[in-house]
Amino acid sequence: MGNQKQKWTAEEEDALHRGVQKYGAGKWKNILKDPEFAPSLTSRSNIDLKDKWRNLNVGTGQGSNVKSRTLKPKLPAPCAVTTPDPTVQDVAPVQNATPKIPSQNSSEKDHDVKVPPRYNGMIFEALSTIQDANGSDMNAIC
Amino acid sequence: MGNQKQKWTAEEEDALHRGVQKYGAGKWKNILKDPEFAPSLTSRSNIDLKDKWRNLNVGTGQGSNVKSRTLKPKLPAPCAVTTPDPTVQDVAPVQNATPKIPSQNSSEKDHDVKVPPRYNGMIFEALSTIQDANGSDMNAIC
DNA sequence: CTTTAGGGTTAGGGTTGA
DNA sequence: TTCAACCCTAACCCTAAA
Repeated sequence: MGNQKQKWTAEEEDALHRGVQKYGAGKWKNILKDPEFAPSLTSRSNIDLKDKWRNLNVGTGQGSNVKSRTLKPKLPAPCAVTTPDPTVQDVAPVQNATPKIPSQNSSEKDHDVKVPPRYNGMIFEALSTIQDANGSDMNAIC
Repeated sequence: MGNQKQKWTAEEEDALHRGVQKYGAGKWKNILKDPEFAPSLTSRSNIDLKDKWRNLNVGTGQGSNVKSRTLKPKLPAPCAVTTPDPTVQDVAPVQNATPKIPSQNSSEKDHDVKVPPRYNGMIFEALSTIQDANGSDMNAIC
């Protein structure tokens, strides 16, 4: 056994991100063949790149994914516990959880990336490179 | 809150064991879909099978098993210096029982050796009680 | 035929209940 | 606290379309 699940490292992620920015999303093979990112993705395939990108793109729309613990949807209940308490008026909509974007001014460009905490700005990059008219993330962005 | 955990019964365990022996570990869906074990695991999901098997396999590690508990490395150590490791030592020629039915074109093509890079080397665990004397886990991501 | 896009499944981690 | 079961996410494999 050697590698069952090779987790993506920051280096690989960065290479992928840069490749998408440069070549555009949808040109995995091109990125992989580039001598600039080739050494960084020596163990990755075009499919892997696409998969990673796809996985990274989840939640770019409106999916507010807050780590809300203490929630158990309990499913099939072979042993109906019989809950004679239909008073279910809990649900406190307090989780607005609006993804606050940290100062994303267009004129704010003093420096380049500084340890990106989250890949939230990925959409922006994809939009910039969407000029390829390849119909990639148009659906996700709009 | 009324969350009953359905414990695994001998029937289910036996079915799982047999399925692993027959199909091999990693084909949970296949086992679950088999008419032989399907009725036994009608209330189990592939994920459940995997989880059960994993939980059952604990203890084979023996010794060096430092499980850092109470520690949550939110961000993986960014190993900037990812030395390219072109160690191509995988290749596990294992017969795959995949019903690869050539949709159309039944022409005998010789270059059909296409052996899926599926590493399967965990079927012996069901036969031997004390197997795997090392259990070297190269979990080192960096 | 090569590559991309998508679907489905597996593997690992983390959390909760007993 | 530990063990077993369960849920979630990331990564991987397979298939279809362009």
